[in-house]
Amino acid sequence: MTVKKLTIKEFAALLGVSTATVSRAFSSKGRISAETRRRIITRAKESGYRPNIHARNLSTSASSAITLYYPEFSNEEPDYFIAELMLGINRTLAKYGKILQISPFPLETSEVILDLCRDQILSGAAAGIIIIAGSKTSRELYECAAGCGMPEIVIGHMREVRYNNVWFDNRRGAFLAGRYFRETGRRHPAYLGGVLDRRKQNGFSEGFQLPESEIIKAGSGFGFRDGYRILDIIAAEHPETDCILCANDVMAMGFIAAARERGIRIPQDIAVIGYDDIHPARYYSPALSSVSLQLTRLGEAAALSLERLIGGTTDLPPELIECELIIRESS
Amino acid sequence: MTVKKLTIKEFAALLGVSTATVSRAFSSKGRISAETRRRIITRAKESGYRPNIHARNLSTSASSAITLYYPEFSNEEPDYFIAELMLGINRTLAKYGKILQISPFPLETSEVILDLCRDQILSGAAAGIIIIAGSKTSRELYECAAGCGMPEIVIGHMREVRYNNVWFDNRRGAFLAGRYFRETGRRHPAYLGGVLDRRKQNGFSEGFQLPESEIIKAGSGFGFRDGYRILDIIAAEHPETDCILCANDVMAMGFIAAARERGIRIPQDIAVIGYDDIHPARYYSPALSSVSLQLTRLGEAAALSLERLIGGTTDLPPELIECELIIRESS
DNA sequence: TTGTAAGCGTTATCAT
DNA sequence: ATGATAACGCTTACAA
Repeated sequence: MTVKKLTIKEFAALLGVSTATVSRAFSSKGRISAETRRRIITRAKESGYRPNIHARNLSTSASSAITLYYPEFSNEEPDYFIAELMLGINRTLAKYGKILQISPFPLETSEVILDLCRDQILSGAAAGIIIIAGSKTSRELYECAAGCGMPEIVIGHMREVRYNNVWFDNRRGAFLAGRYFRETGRRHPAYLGGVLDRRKQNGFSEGFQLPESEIIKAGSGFGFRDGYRILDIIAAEHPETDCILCANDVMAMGFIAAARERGIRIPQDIAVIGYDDIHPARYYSPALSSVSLQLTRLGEAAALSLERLIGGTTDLPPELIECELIIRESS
Repeated sequence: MTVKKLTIKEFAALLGVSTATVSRAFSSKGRISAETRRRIITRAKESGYRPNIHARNLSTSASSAITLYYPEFSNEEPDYFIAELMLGINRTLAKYGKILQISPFPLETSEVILDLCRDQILSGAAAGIIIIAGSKTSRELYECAAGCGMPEIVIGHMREVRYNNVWFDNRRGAFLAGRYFRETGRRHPAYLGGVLDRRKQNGFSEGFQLPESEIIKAGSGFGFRDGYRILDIIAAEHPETDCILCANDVMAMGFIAAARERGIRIPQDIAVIGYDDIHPARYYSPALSSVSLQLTRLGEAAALSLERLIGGTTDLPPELIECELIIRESS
């Protein structure tokens, strides 16, 4: 029972005005009398007329959508990092009447999927895009968008990206954690993360004042389960470990859950610090110490910058959102 | 440095073919020789030509976007219920080459915002929409979409919606929790939730075999903090309480965190059961018992049904995703 | 199998 | 302030 929708032509005829006038009533820029506009808007509500957005987009070659591209570390668990970010992005976009599209891509992106993403970008569906840095695909998408002049903001650190970048300093964050462990008397550090993040490891080792080679590394993913599983490895191969920095909070929670089952006390036996400081961290038991990235603020900053770019600003200087070590009970 | 993009006309001229042929090469339905298609696609990649999606949408009056409308219970914390759902929706939409748009609306929706959502729907930006039931606005959006023939799927229970509905039985879920509490010797139940959900309360009371009036109700939100705060009220006004069903897992976690600080033992002093069974539940400490709604499966089912609707099917019978009580350590 | 040309529903330019 | 009309870039009969 699809209802035939009114076109601007039909609607204009109905009111006895021209299509141009109707268009002006909706576009809020053209010169039109307040009286006429009011009348048109009122009648539009009654008759259910709304400008067709595709026609408008085509005509103005604009769009009211923003696309967020992010690597999907797991297709079983939601990504809480992204969830916090989206909160900030959405909050900001709403102010500009924009809508958020989300486009996760698998970590191991096939050429086919990459092409699909490129198609999306090149087809001009979005007014701008936000890309989460940290995978090869991110970089490819960045270049695709750059190549066709699509406004884009990168969140996180991407090599050679000098502008339009909102970032956090992982080196610094991990440094803070390392220094804290050292200062609180820990001696046998480990780093848990699915992928080697040189900046985190580098900062961690520097904060701990220990060569990188002496810091245990383990892990093969970024989810709860990955953190949970790692305990076995640590217990078997590095039983002396007394403090652990995790690549994210979720892994830390998984790790702690496993430790609890084994009777390993947190923080007495092993001190744990997570990363990102997602909301559940403070309500965890023990309340999770974490490096706060202020993700929601980060999302807001990214959306705001993108909006500027779309508005015509060019080459926004990179914006650093300071990270902060939040000590709770787990360390 | 916006790069001038090729139009189909220019591109066709470049190859010495007609625009129709180019169009057919991309649309994968029209009659065209495999050879020609291959050539066109290859050259398109090289020259960076991609069909303009707005023009295509206008011409076919289709769209490759799906919009998810959901009430935003908090603008400070991410909504984990939605996050799990989105995982399933996205996973399914990806198979159909569709992209997900998200459009949260405030719980207390102003007429202005409601109109904005209606505009979105009426403008035909999306090929279909998914609406999370449970607020007045959900209902209004449902009616708006129904009125203009926009394919839509409702997730959850909405009065008088007989078709195109994917739902879970809150009455049953709460019943299971109530019965479990009763059977495990609890005698003083409470229900924690920001809004009175009659079905949950009803089921809970029935499962517990106690009149609704004798079940304590408390709460004023759905976030961690709300759960956290409620402990004070329970402790002060209903100290005899020995078991609690929470409206969602996040509240349960907040509540447990507060209990821990007070030295109240979970589950010995108070048994707690959450609702939704989001991923963190099993890694919480104590591992959280919860009513599983199988949210990711629910999301998949919704997206799949919507895809059918868009394909032309009408009046899909409602689909019930069974809920299940998962007992872990907190009860 | 391929080409021609008429839409698709707006907005924007130019008149009036 | 309003009207007529040419884009906007694609798809799809219809012709060849």
